[in-house]
Amino acid sequence: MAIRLTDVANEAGVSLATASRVLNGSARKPAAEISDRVRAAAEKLGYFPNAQAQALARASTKLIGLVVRDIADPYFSTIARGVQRGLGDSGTQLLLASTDSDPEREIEAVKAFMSQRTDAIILSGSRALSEDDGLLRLIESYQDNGGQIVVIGQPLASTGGIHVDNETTSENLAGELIRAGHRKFVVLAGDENLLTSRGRAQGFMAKLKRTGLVAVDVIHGAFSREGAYMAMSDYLKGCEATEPREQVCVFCVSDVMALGAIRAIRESGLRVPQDIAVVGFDDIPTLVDVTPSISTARLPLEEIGRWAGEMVLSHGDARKMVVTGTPVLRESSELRAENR
Amino acid sequence: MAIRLTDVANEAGVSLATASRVLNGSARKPAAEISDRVRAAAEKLGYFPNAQAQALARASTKLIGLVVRDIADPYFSTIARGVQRGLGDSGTQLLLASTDSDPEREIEAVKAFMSQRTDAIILSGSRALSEDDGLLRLIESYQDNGGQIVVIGQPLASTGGIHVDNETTSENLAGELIRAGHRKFVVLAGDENLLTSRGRAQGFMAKLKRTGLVAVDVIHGAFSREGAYMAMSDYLKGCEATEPREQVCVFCVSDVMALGAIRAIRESGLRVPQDIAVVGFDDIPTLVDVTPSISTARLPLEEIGRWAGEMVLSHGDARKMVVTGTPVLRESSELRAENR
DNA sequence: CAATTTCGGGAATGCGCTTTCCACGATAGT
DNA sequence: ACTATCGTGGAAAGCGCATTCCCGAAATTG
Repeated sequence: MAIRLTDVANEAGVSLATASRVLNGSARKPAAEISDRVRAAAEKLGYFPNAQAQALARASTKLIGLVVRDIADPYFSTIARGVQRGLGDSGTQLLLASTDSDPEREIEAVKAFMSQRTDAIILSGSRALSEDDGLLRLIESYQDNGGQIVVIGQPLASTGGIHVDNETTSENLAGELIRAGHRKFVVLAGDENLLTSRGRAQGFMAKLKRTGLVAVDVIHGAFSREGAYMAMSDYLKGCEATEPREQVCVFCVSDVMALGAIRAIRESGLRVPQDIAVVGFDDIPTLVDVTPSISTARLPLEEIGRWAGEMVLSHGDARKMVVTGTPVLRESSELRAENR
Repeated sequence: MAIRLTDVANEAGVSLATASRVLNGSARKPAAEISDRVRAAAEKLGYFPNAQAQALARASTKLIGLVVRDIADPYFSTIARGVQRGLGDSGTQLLLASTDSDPEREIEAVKAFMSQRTDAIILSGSRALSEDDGLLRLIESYQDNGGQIVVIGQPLASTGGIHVDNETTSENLAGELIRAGHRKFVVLAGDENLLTSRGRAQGFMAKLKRTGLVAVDVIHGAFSREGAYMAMSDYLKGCEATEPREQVCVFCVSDVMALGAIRAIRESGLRVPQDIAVVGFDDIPTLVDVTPSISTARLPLEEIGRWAGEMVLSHGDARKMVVTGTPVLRESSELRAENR
């Protein structure tokens, strides 16, 4: 069907080997006159190397896999963009899989990538506390076969990657909020079985504790906008009795959750931050268009993706790096006037 | 390195052919006893079929390519999610490419996908008016080799896909705005060389004209948040002289642009919608968290992606479908009280 | 019960390409 | 001048798998 290298070789009147040598970066460079002829033939015929055949012969696909929980979530799409940028024009292709937060699908994705013999797999998306044993074994066997695993977020077994220090970041964020004058905190802690949300909530509370404070409430739920919306709604309903209310600061373990929480707060007729201050985590790009501007802990998401991409390219040294976020206080956590 | 089918066959004490037949959906089903033995061996050894080898032998990769301009843009990431969902658990893998709006990179992406022998390529991201001849030829030769092209947005040559009727949608949107009482319009028309932005601007203005109105200003610029921000800033600067001002309605040819415009408006100390009403296009998910809520023309982005994915699966009937958006008026286009 | 068909497993071929390994003519070394 | 070396292109052997053919044995039929 498609033009094969053989066709090009025939057209140019050279052998298959020679054609291969001139068209694909081989160590041996055929004579200029011959090279030109081959290139001309390839051009004329519209030749495209069959990547599958090349992969088979070379034992290296130039493929990497990226697994995210939801590509439409700004957190992941920003990372994905970073990965693309990190890959640059290396010729490496990106295979994408969305898991919809389903561990089963995550395993399926890794299996599929293993079948594709991707040179590396980037695992973003928070992993569960009780690590799925199947995933672990898969990853191990992948590495044994020379595959590279880069984990974004929490370190996993013997894999390299980019470790986000959620605990420290949360502690610093809590510190800033306390310094700003906040004393009464509620934590929307997300899913307690996910390493990421857990670490963020714990870091935050650890700092409170060390300062002699304690969260007035810690609410678990889904690590998503909806989860936060529901958790916040419930909380507000439970509060209606205890009026009048003093300003409380709600720490959400992700920006996306903060958005859901704000939605719930608004629907109940309260204002942010006058009635309830809200703080997020991540600093997703979406925030620039939200009013009031949302306080958060800034993570260089795109950079993180880029680093992951670059890590993949520099195959071999499966380095690890640690990223700590920076607290950024904006309008959504401004202290109510009377409390100043 | 990795376990091969041969290894499994040996382990199970059967031939390569038999192992292949039991592990991959072949027409011939070996005896139950043998099948079990083979499956057990595969399981024990941790066998993963080599997708490249399979592709080579079968002459069909189960790969499709998706090219977008920027995966971090909610418009594209929502479509991408839809595509993923549309692919479902068909076992088809998704190859992603971001072009950063660079036609050159778009061509590179298509070439790469052709090399990967993807079964189909989904082209989202608006194409230029003066269609790049190189791209056209590439696509043609891809189709000649049995590749399927699905274009999202504007139809391209003889390809199937999902055609968004920007003109009609814009006309309807303009109609709604006029019905709501708006009379003075400014159009942030984006890039006049992109089919999408051009169609949206033209549809809008056509409707104005037919109603006996005319846009007080039509400003071109980049089809992006930044482009709109700059265009709006410039416009506002030019207006400062002509106070006092009556309420004007700014139509931006995309939601992302509307966000940029709103930013510019706010920075100049004006309010949306009291001083300037703003209207977007697309209804990206991001909008739910923006205040004031933004009027727009709703496009079922995720569905569009899903349809594209399903189209790819039902290989063969390269159907076309047309989607028209629905005007949704929200707070950002509310008429100033005195004008009611 | 012999003749014929069906069935199921194995050997071998080919998918398109890379990469040794070879053969051969040109160049250099003594 | 004759051999040792190098540089170049071609032939051929895989890479891992699907699949066509083939062949022996079991099942069917009259």
